[in-house]
Amino acid sequence: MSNQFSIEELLKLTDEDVKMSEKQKKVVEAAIEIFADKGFAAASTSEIAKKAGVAEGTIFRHYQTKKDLLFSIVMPTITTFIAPFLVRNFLQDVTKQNHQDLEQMLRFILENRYEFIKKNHPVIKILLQEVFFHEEFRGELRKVVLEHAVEKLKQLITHFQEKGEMVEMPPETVLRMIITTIMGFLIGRFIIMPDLDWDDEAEKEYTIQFLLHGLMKR
Amino acid sequence: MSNQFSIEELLKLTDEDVKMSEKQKKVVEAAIEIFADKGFAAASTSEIAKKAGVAEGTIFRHYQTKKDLLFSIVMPTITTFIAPFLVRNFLQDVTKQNHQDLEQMLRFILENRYEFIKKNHPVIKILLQEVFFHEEFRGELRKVVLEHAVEKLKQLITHFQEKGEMVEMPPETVLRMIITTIMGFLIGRFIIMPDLDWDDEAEKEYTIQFLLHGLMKR
Amino acid sequence: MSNQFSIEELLKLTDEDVKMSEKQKKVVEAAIEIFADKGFAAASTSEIAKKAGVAEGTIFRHYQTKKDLLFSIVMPTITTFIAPFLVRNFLQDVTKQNHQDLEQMLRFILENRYEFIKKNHPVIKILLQEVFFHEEFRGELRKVVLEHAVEKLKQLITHFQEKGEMVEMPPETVLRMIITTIMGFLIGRFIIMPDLDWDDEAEKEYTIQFLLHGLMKR
Amino acid sequence: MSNQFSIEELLKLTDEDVKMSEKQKKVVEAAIEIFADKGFAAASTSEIAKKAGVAEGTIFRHYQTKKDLLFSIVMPTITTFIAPFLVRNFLQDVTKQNHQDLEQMLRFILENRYEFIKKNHPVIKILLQEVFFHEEFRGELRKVVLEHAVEKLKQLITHFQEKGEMVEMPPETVLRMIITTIMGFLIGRFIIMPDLDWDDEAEKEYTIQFLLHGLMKR
DNA sequence: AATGAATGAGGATTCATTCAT
DNA sequence: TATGAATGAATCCTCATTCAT
Repeated sequence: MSNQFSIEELLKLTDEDVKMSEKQKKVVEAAIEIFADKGFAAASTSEIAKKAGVAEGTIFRHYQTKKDLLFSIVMPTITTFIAPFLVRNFLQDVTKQNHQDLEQMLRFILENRYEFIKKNHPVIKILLQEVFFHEEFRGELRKVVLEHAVEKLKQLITHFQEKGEMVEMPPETVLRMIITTIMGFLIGRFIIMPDLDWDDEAEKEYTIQFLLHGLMKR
Repeated sequence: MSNQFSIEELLKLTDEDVKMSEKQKKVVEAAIEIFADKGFAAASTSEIAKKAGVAEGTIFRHYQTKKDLLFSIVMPTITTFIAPFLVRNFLQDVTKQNHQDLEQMLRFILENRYEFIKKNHPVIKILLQEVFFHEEFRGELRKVVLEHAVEKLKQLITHFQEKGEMVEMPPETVLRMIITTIMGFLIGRFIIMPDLDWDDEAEKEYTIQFLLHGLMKR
Repeated sequence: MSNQFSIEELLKLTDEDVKMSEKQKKVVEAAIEIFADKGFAAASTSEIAKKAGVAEGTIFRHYQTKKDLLFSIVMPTITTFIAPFLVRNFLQDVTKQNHQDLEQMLRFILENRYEFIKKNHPVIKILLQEVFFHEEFRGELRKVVLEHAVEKLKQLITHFQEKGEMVEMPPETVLRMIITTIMGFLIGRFIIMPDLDWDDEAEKEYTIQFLLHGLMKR
Repeated sequence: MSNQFSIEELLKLTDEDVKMSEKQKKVVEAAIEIFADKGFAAASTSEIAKKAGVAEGTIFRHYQTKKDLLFSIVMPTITTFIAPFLVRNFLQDVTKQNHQDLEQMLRFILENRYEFIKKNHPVIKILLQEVFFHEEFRGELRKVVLEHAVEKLKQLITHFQEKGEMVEMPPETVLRMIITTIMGFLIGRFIIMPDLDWDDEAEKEYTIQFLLHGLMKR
């Protein structure tokens, strides 16, 4: 289980950002804004430099290429996005502790990722936009999602199916429904129509209810 | 109801493309392939010309700018994608004729859009990738989706709710679940993981079942 | 005197234009307008074709290159512009017939060239604009102006000086004053400020008076 | 009189060019040479770069467009060319000090502009060639010439007419004669036939004599 | 560490000219 | 004779990246 980390270890990775100089932080902020706005290919380093208030050359002191800058922004977010499912005791937490049933798990995942995207939606937007164009992102996603999170979640689904709480569909299909429904909500909410006047709590509740009834044992 | 067309009228519009010369068709084909592959901004006209087997100038004889080429490819697909919901008698078809219940409607929509995306997934992929970067696409989508399809579908949902077949949620939310679930399936199937070995008929059935149970009156 | 023509012969040259087809005439008209407006280098053959209402290829059926089209327009005008001074009996006309004195000659030249430019100012404008960039124009001008007109006019000036009617300056210098003054008026009048409200008769008279007093024997 | 400057102020503006880097100076020199030689539209930035010994991109680091490069060369020359007439005490200098009569004034203007064009004829050539094609040049000329120089010179002409030294023609017409004659000389001397073997002092003297007699009270 | 001038490869686009119809 | 699709070289300009200061 070498690919599993404690929350503390994961946070440590993120905290390494603290080492960044003031200028470097400005560069990253500007890059996130501009990448999210017009896409990686259409963003120019000179525009980023201008918005960050640094010289053009400064960017390349910290990042060897424009692509490195993109990766340094998106890659950690991929990991962090999947982090809850990588954490060593996620499965036990859900099955043995207080999240004892399906509903608890769905609520936990939705709430948890809702908060995450609320804070990180610009980077998530960049990821969504660029995932098509950079095999590296797909590779990283495959690694963290498919190889670890998926397996763990499929075990969980099987567990619920065995307990008789969940419909008998292939676990992959059930997973697809869950991801599709939750991500559909979050992407709609934060990426596609962030300016709409959402009643978040109500929508979360509807989403959970929809998932529960859609997946419950008949 | 001037914005509603018969299927015949819509098809007529598309058939006007037949006027394209052999070279022009080659250009469009190459452009679709390359735009889908690396995105509009990262695609170069010289690469498109080379793949199409024409001179670079030939592209600009038919399309004033690279952006025009993109639009000429994607815009008609936006319309066609929404077309079934624009057609004059869609609502009657579903409510009064043989599609008398929710299940029939969902099956109809899924099957219908499945076939469409099966044929047009490269262009749909381009649309998904570029919709973030071109206000014109969002504008067109807003026009055809929000102003026409949404209203009609919400009426339909209300209709099913009044008949007691459907859960009492805001029609917008129900619509979100339907779109999210169907599009989630189709995008996963054709855009994100087309190389996976899908059992399409089974997945369609699961998707319908998931939607039905998720949305059925409790 | 092989470079001297009768007025009839010169007009014959111009009449060869009659052979032009309707389309060709349209091309020439459009070309004159556009060359005069934006200059030869910035004018495009496709714009000329559009304005002329012909296909792009049609221009090249009549003129091998864009430059040929320019030359076919400007070259004859160079000749015609100098024509009065090339005509076999111009000198006799002025010195022996009714134009017996300096004033008569200056009036004749001014009036004569005034009418010419009034009719041909678009082509004269093109000539002025392009003479810097095409050695061929300078060559043609040198040929017709320097080799023939200048010699004849210098003889005339010497003639007036010998008669004691004209100041003792080098004939080249006198000629420069005459050309400068007359062309200065005509270019100002028709090329630089054609939209001003000129009192042409008064300005012609002032110009003649200025020349006469400037050049008269002291 | 906010549009009037001391000679010192005007020179200060020009001296700010000193800020140019070595490469930038090379670019400007090469551009002047090539614009003068083949005209703005027919000059290519790659040719300018090659002649300047810099990369093509270097041009665009200093000038956003090729047109900006042209303007940065010609615009200051327009101002400088008119500068003597804008200077605060030009009128007093001519009327009240040592240049008390018409002859002094004409000699002053001719000599002064002769030296100017001697130094700046390539840029003046560019201006003459391009003034037809760029409304901006005409606008700038109108501004500096018409609004300031013309009015002042017309006052001066009226002043001489009132003193009985000058012929009674409309001041605009007198001005036209002066400009036409002086510019005719300078353009002929430096732009059209710079290779001729001119006796400059003699020609200046003839030009002054011609103007004086042409404009003197009868 | 930071700057910003310089680079030069590559981009979209234009255009005179050709040629099959 | 006239057309207009096709060409491809050349154009202006952008941009990621380098490097001397």
